[in-house]
Amino acid sequence: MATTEASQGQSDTRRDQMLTAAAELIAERGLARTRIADVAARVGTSPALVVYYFATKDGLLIEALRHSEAGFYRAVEDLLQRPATLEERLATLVDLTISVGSQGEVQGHWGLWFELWCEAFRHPEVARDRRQLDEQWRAIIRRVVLAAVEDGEVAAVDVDRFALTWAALLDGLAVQVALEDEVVTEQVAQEVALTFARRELGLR
Amino acid sequence: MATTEASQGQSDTRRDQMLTAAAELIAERGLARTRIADVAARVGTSPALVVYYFATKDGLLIEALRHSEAGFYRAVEDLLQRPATLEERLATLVDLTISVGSQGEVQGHWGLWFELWCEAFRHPEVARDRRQLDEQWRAIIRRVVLAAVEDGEVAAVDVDRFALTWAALLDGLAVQVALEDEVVTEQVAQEVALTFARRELGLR
DNA sequence: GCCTGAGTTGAATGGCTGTTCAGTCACCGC
DNA sequence: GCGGTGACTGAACAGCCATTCAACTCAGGC
Repeated sequence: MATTEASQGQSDTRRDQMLTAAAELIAERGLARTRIADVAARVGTSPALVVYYFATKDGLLIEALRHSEAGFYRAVEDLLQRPATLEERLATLVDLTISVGSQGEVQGHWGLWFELWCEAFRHPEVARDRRQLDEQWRAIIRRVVLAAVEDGEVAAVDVDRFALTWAALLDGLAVQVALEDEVVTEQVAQEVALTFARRELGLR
Repeated sequence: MATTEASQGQSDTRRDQMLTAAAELIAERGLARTRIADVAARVGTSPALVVYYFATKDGLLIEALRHSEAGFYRAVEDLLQRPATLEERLATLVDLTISVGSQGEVQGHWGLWFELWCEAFRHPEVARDRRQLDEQWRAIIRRVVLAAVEDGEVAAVDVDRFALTWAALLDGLAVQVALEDEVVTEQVAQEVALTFARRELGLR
């Protein structure tokens, strides 16, 4: 039954399936309420096989978080390959961060971030991962701005500082949107984030 | 033994003790790893008594989150009673949000917020609580700025928008600081937050 | 044709922990 | 003094789940 699907090279697929399933489940129910049996059920196997691949439950869950976030950034990098104006790129970044709909891969992306922050607050190794992910995000912002500066699209600015500040602002806004704040709706957040960026970069 | 302490009116004290203990434990180990037995041990009683006061574990933990955050805001309001310049008040707000040391009541305050966000993401009633807390925070910011406007300390500004934006920025920065980002240190975050506020309010 | 090793499973095992219960204790109004 | 009530407890109970284990299947190499 299970073996019929695609014959060979299955083991890598299995791991990935499990990681993806785990990430989905974490986003849906939270880390604490995600059981090995759930993951197994979602990929259509037995709990024992999950343990066979990831010796321990914690191992699986942590790796699932990593896997999912890393995938997110890969998607972002891809999106930024295509030619676009600074303004368009900024809008894309805002959208990816804040919009509930347009998030790649896993639904309920922000549920994962919240869980990641919780874990990172207590586990140094997770914290290290998170720092690296965030640095990656700021690097993306820097690259976008720098490209525009080199093209003469905008005047030179303190790119590091802009990236740091804007990333923080985006995080804060996204939290509100993800938690369905009544004042900070998706549109408001988008507008605030873009206005800030435009002013800071001297656009318009 | 237990009854010798202060004779009457104990039951309310008990509840508070338990809520405080629970909040501490959540901050230390996280919601998921906080057991009824731990809370009982910390206040020096039996698990059964904890259940006696809070019928269910979830009830206790959620209430503990509420209790602790509400206490935080009470402390903030108190601090703002004393006379001070706008600049000083802003610095106080930044400090309360970002500084690891100066947080009232419970240590590891941000651990609580992360857990609260996680819960709020899935449980609508917790989400409602959180929205209310955040609105309270923005109201504080608005009040501080409005007072300064009325005193002629600064020119009129869009207070609502400032509060919303600055609150988001503070959240984002605080997350980084709480998770010990290498770039966004406590000093950097403070400086970024204050610079933004000064510029936005036309100070200096 | 056999053997090895990886993939897979169903069925235990065993620990942890929320919750229940039956009962103790001490105070208080009468 | 007595009955009752509310605070409190220790000892079960019961369910849940991660993890283990012994076994089975099946390629692929030799």
